[in-house]
Amino acid sequence: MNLKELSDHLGLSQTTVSRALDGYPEVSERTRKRVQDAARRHNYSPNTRAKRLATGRAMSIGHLLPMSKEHEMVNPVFSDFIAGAGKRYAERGYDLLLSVVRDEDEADTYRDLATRGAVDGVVVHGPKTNDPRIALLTELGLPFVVHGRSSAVNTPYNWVDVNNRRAFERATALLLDLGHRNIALLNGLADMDFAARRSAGFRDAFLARGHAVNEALISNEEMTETYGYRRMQELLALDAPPTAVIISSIIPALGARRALVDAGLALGQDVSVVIHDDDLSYFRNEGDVPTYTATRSSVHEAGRRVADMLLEAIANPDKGSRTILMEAEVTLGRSTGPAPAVRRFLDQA
Amino acid sequence: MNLKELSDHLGLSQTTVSRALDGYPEVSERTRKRVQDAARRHNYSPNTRAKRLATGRAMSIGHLLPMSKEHEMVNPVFSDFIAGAGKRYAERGYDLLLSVVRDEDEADTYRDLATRGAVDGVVVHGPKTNDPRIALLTELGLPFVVHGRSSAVNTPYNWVDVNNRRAFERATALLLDLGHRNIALLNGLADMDFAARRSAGFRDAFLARGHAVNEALISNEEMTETYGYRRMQELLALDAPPTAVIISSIIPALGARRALVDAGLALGQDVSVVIHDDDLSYFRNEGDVPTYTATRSSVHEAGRRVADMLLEAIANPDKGSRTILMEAEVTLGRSTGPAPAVRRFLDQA
DNA sequence: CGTTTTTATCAAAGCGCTTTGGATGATGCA
DNA sequence: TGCATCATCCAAAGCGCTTTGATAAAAACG
Repeated sequence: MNLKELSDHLGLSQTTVSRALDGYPEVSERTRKRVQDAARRHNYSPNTRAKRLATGRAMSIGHLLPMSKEHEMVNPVFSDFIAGAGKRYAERGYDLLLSVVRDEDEADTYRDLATRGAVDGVVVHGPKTNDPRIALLTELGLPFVVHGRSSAVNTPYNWVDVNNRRAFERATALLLDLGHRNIALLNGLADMDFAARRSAGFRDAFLARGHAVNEALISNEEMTETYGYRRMQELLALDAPPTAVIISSIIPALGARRALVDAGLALGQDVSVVIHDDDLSYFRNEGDVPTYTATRSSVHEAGRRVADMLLEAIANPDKGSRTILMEAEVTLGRSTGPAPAVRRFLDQA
Repeated sequence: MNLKELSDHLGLSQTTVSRALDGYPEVSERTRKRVQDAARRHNYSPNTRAKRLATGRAMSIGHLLPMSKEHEMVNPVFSDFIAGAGKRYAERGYDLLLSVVRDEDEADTYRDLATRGAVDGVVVHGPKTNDPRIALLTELGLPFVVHGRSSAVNTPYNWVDVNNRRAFERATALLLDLGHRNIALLNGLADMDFAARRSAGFRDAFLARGHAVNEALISNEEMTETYGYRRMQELLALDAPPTAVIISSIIPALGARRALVDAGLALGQDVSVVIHDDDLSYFRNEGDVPTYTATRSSVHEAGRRVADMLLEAIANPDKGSRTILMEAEVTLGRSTGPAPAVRRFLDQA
């Protein structure tokens, strides 16, 4: 059933039927009722393809899921983010177009999406410290919002980010307050912007208190469980193993704990751990007292906010750039305790 | 730049330009070359919306991501599956349309997708033992492939599944061979088809050897880390705690291990564990000797196969239904060992 | 009562592409 | 030379919708 058939059947013009269904005022309530009933009865809804051609809008938002050849790895944060954003799109009548692309094809895919007119806007995931996608999209004139930021880019653009620097500064400060000095950082890949900011926060805390940072204790890798395991083993094998570790995601943190258990060490006793917790739906750091002390920020909510911002930017294209900086909360769990020296001191007293 | 402008510019008809770019034979190689060069130079590619209207095909595949209200939970398997499927879509020029919907809206969304003509086919995720979506989609005439099966549905349909029953029968048999009799099963939600088949395999193994199944040791829940932790604690608190546990996913398995560690028990020594491993990209059960003994089947590959099947089904609609049953491999890791009694016996000898 | 305004409807022109059904001229064959 | 065949190219129809500009009927106005 298409518009022509429906309007013929009703003895009305296509114009009137189309307008009746879209809620235009220049159609009487009586006919509107008639049209709506008929549409429902005949299970009619306008053909998406025709509608989009006629209106010139794609009513779709693009998300690119880049896959690197070496580590066929999907960002575990992706699905929760998408869930948050997708709900918003659905509410507003937008479709979500997901493109799985090889890293090296990413730029071409953006170009293609733009010239084909397949989407009205896109979301940029996982920005690098100096991310070329921002310049590209600006040049293409395709509305976009970045989930995160790109430190080296000075032109304005829309972004939603967590205050990673402050979060990690606070996490580090907490460990310093507990007497730890020998603190390791298991961070994400070095070229990722969030990782750079977290390292900066980590260093900030040391410097603010006049302590030196041991750069050898900072590592940057893809955040898998295996990475956490292997790196923690390496750290424990050092002459002076760290007494505390900050880990950029709950996933390597699980690997780290595995290494601790293998070594017969107790989490929060022998080694303190603070993680960054994206509040993944299948990996909640929960309980009356959560397992991990954490800097927490919901990636699901970030998805919602990015979607809202992008839809707003599409509706009002010339309103300048928008930004949202979310603060992470620091929640205390059972994975942190005083440094060994402090513990002995406290036990004595 | 659109087709009209490009063809005017070339002094050719729209027909010829369109055909030249689509590789039709009724255009001379010389003009084709000219057209292709011009298209590249002017950065032309046909408008998706117009193309789709003209051809009557959506060139999109729909995936629904259902979200239940209570547990705002995304299937962790989803992103790896999507990555596998999406790559195939991209290769074949299809877009992937992702719809995040509330559980109760799922049927309506399928209807809407079909009447709007927004997709050429859909993938059904996480089928229930008796899943109404299959009948609905069949009735709608929308091509689809189910990732998994639905035991109670007797009409033919396209599916790609793992032989869950045999995998879990083999896993259980292994534990029985090691002398375990008191074996628990941490399974997924009871109405999920895969969970029913795994329970069946579990029971098969017992019955095949004339042993009774202790139904109290079978539990069904959403497969989070927390579930694994809590359930393992419950099991350990029993009068006769199980000496072995089979767990339907690596995620609750991590929770279970956490509970074991808390209780001071050693994985593979005090309690044996076999998991089902979907080979998630950020959670590889790897190493020279993997941590877990597992039944393994790559969900990434399942995605690829589902995509291939669906595209094939769209291309040849009246070729009857297609099915693929993948066998899981059983890989030995460090999480399994002889039952306590057997261990003592072996130590004596 | 004639004229203007408002209300309710419609015909037709796009949107940018694909595809059908010719046309045209060159080539092959007898 | 005459006719069929082939290789190229084109005009125009159509995909199913939205939207502009116009019209007829009803209501409001002086």
